[in-house]
Amino acid sequence: MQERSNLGRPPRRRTSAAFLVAQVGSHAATKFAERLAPLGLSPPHAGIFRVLSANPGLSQQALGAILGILPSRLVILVDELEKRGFVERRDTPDDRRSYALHLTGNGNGMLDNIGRVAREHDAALCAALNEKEREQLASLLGRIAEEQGLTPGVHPGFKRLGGSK
Amino acid sequence: MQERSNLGRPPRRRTSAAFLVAQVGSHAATKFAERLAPLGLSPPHAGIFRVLSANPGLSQQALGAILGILPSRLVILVDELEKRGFVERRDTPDDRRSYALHLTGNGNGMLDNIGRVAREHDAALCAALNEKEREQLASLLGRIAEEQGLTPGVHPGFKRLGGSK
DNA sequence: TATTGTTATACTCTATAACTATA
DNA sequence: TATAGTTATAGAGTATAACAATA
Repeated sequence: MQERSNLGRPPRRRTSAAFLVAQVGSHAATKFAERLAPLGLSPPHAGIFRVLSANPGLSQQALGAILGILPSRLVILVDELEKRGFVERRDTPDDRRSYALHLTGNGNGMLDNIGRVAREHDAALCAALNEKEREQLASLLGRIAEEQGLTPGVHPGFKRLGGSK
Repeated sequence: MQERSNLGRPPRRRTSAAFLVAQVGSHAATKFAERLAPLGLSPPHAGIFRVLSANPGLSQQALGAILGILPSRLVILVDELEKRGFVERRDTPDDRRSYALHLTGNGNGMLDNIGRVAREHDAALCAALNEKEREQLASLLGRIAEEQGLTPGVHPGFKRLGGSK
C-alpha cells in the first residue's frame, strides 16, 4: 500500500530503476561469485557448465560466441575444467581443427552443485520479497532483457567499462 | 494478466530473479558507460561528481570510503578531474595532510550533463515498461537493496570476481 | 605511533595480434 | 585463403605494501 498523495508537489525524486538494477546486479554478481568460490569455480566457469549442459558437443568457438568470451580466454577456462575432469575435448571426425566439448560424469555432478548454489543465492538475494513479488520482479526484468536484445541465460560480463583514458 | 493454470504440473522453471538482475544490471552498466564515454568520463568519475555534489569538502579518504574505491586508485581519478578543471583540492586549515575536494563551476556544469545522460539512459533501459511498472521495479529493487545492506546511491563496482585461480 | 595522500608493484581480466594445423 | 585452437603481449582495474609529510 504505497502513499499516493503528491498533490501540488513536484514528482518525488526516486532512485532511477536503471541505477538500482546496476547496483543490485553488481551486488548479486559478487555474492554469486562468493558462493561459487568454495567449489573452486568462477562465474564464467559456471556459464560454461550451463551452456554445455544445454548444448553438448559445442566447439570452443561456438561456446565462446554464446558466452561472449574471447577464444584466447576461453582456452584457459576450458583447460582448467578439463584438468579437473569436468569437461572433455572429443575429437570431431569431420573437422580435425576443432573439438566437441562435453561435460563428464563428474562435470554433471558439479553442475548439480552449481544449481544448488544458484538456488541458495537466489533465495538469499530475494529475501526481502515474497514469492509473488519475486515473480513480478523476474517478469519486469525479463521484459527489459527481451526489449534490450539480451540473450536468455547469458550474462554479458563487462566489456570496456572505462571511458576516460 | 498472467496465466495462472499450472494444475498438477511442477512449478514452471522461470529464469531466477537473481540471474536476471545480474544480467540486466551488467547490461545497464555497460550502456551507461557508453553514454558517458563521449563526455570523456567513466562510471567512477560520475560517482565522484555525484558524491562531491552532495557532500562538498570531503577528503579523498572519505570519498574513497563512500565509493568503495581504494586510495591508490582514487588519486588517479581525482588527478584527471582536477587536470580538466572539474574538481579542485583546497587546503584544509586544521589538517594539512588532507585536501577538501570541491566541484568547480565547470564541474557543476558537467554534473548537469551527467544527470541528463543518466535520465536518457534510464528512459532507454526501461523502454519496455510504462511509468507505473518502472516505479514497481524501482520499489522491488529498492527493498532488496535495503535488505542486503547496500548504501543508497553507491554502485559497489566489482570486487574479486574470480574465484578459481 | 597513526593517518593522508602518493608511488610502486603484482595479479586478474580484456583485447589484439600472431602462430599452427587444418580446411 | 580462411578458420579453430593456441600463445604472447599490451592495457585497464583491483589490491597490497611502502614512503613522505603531518598529526
